[in-house]
Amino acid sequence: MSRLRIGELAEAAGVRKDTIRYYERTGLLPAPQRTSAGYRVYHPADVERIKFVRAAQGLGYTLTETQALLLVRAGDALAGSEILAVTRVKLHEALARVEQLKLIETGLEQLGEAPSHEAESDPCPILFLVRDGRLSQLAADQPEQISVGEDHTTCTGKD
Amino acid sequence: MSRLRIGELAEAAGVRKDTIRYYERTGLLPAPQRTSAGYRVYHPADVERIKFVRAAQGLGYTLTETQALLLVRAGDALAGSEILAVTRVKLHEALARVEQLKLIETGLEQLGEAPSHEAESDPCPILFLVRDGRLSQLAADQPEQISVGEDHTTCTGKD
DNA sequence: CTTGACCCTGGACCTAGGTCCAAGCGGCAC
DNA sequence: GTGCCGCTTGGACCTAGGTCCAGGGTCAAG
Repeated sequence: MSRLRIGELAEAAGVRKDTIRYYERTGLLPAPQRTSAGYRVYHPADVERIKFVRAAQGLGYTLTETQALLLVRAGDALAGSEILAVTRVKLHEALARVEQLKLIETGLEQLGEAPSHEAESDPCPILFLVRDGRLSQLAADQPEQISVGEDHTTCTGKD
Repeated sequence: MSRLRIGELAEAAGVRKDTIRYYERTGLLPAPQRTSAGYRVYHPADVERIKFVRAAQGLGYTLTETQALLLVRAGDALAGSEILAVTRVKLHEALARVEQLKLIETGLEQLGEAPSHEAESDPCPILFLVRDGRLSQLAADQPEQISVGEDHTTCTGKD
């Protein structure tokens, strides 16, 4: 009943056909049945599966992590404990990001509100981002660490 | 005084030399002075500049956005109003992300806590992520929209 | 004057996550 | 049976953000 070809699935899920084949190649989508002519034939549930993948991607899960999430979704509690750890890390990162961005937003707002009569109080209103290490931990995404601090230098790179 | 060569700058800022040259190519770092032999010579303030860039990258700003942020840092209030808009968008995204991740965390925790005696109440404990559209908006990162909803299908893609 | 650590350039390569293309079937309407 | 659209494959290409390499110059020490 109402099996889909790749074009229909792509349309229904809001992705390109190429993306579906790519997901199949990378294991995010199981290899589907084929017609005698080799056409891929999908189940309507695959629409949801693709939407799930897209949503997970949007949350910052990698393809690999999304695969684990799909296992959980299929009822695999063991995959759950691993992806829970990943999720907690992502959550911490997201929370830290929110805090940093709020600081930046505030700094930029102040910069705009006091264009020329009061903003001069701080000669470099955004450098606070780096100056006392407030804009630091997020770089923990990167392999090599950064650990801002100690070396407080002046604002402009006037050469 | 205490001008740096690229290797020293790289060491001090915690990045590769190649990354510094890459940042120069892409305009994130101004072209430095050169010795007569063509060696790049940096100012100690460039250490902070690179750390700033890394931190901004860690917060999810693209290279282009980071350039704008650097302009703000250098005192350009005009760049500030543009980057403020970008920052607000990023903040909204980050807040939404936090909410979604919390939902997922909770779902995964429940999955782990009730391993075999009560968890079976919901045959597919993580599908809730997609089922009622809670795991949807974040996909707004992508160009083509997703708009999860309506078509509630069953859990496992049993083929 | 040689050795070794450092620097230069241009360009190839890498991971993620796709996206596009050409050549060649399949299938259905007219 | 001939259009035409949709499907197949392999492989090239794309953006971001780097990373590495080869071939060659620089500089200080021994």
